[in-house]
Amino acid sequence: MPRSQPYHHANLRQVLLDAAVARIGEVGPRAFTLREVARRADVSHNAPYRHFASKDELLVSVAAEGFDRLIASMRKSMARGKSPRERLELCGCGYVDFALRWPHHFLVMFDLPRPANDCEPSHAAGENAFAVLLECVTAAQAAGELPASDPLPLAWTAWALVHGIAKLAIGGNLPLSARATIAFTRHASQTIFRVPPATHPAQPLRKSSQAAKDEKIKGARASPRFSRSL
Amino acid sequence: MPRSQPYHHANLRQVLLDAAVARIGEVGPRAFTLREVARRADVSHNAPYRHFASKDELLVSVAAEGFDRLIASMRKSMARGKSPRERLELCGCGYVDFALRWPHHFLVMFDLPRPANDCEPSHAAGENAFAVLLECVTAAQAAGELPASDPLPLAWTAWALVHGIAKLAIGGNLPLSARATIAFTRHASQTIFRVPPATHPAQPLRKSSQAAKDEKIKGARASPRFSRSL
DNA sequence: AGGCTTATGTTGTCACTGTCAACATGAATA
DNA sequence: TATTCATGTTGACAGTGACAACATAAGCCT
Repeated sequence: MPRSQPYHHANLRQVLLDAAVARIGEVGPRAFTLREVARRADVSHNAPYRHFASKDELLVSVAAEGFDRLIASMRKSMARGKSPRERLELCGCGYVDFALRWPHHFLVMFDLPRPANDCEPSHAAGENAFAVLLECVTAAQAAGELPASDPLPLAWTAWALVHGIAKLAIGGNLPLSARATIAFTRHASQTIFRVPPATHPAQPLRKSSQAAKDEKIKGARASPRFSRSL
Repeated sequence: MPRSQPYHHANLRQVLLDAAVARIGEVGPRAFTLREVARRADVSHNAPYRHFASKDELLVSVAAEGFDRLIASMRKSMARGKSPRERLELCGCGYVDFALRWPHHFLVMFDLPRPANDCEPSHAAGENAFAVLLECVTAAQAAGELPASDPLPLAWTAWALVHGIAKLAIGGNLPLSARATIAFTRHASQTIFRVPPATHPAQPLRKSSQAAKDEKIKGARASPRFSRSL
């Protein structure tokens, strides 16, 4: 379908997507309207239907783009890390940071269009994000900075923690500023990664330093049919 | 406003609320419609406007009722615990269990109507839920089963963890059944509570037992203007 | 009792939305 | 050059949230 960019409006699809992302960032996904997006793009209502089967399908695409940006945020944040363990923690901070900057977009990505087809629908991008996290975990394990157990429970735990922090912070349920929320993310990550999960015997663990502020976890997403371990 | 139950329809408000809760449980908050609720209650559209200023206000009330049920779920789950620490963990399982049983309702409670008035709007019920959690944490601290540090960071961490597990599981992002999700919640809780947060020196910690399955965290919600500690 | 006020519910209406069908247009292709 | 098909437009329809005007019955006050 994605020809080059011939025709009338020269790649409308992307223009619509951008307008949708912007609009959602402004008013949120509930007030968000297909027709308004069309207006912004200076096309008639119904023009979007040549590129998206429905409003929900547009939202799915918006979500996909969000996952790309989320991955970018995590990767950028990780880059500052000097050890696998630190990169893992910074990865989580990148996750929370993205969520705080684009709360509406984040909501669309995780809470909006249960896309009918059950298993792993639009999750392609989400899987990539989860892959980044898993990468961090296994790297830390390989470096001996994390117990060499099944990485999945570890990754899930870390993911759930940062995701929970992000959602609660967005909802205004944590009485913390954005900065403090990031700092808290580091703190909480440290708590989690300090000790191996109960199921698996410990392995050498480095205490990163004192306490203060600068910790991270990781974050990602996907619903692959991993071999379960619990 | 809540007189006895005189008038035409004998306490419509509650009928509408029940219908709304039911409808949201069926089709979710996006497909949910004021007019449909009115139909179910056998009143004209616009009848709801005598009891709720807008659709969003109805949703806020639905959310409030959800928090009551959430608290009930946590309390019921806690009741089985034999030690403060175990009760804390079971509290978290009750949290996740509620979310898995009523995913739509859960979404309304945490992700829907940013209720205009900034600070702590409909959070009255949410504060109560958070209070339950905080109770559990301080009880465990008093029993020496948790480090006697500031309970807030501990409570936030635990809350974020179970909230994250709940949201991810609802979204189908954890490849785990409902049962396995609860078991994983216990597992992850154990991981978290096993060691004091980095900021505060450790205190005697009981290793509850081996590994297997039966752990919990806790869960709650609120956005009180607590004195922050991070 | 009678009359006022007010809480409650109804009818009618409006702008707006998502979606469908029918039509128009211009690019690529034969 | 004629055909075809991707793209965009116009027009319509049912359904929605919200408002205004109206109807009714409960409660209250002499």
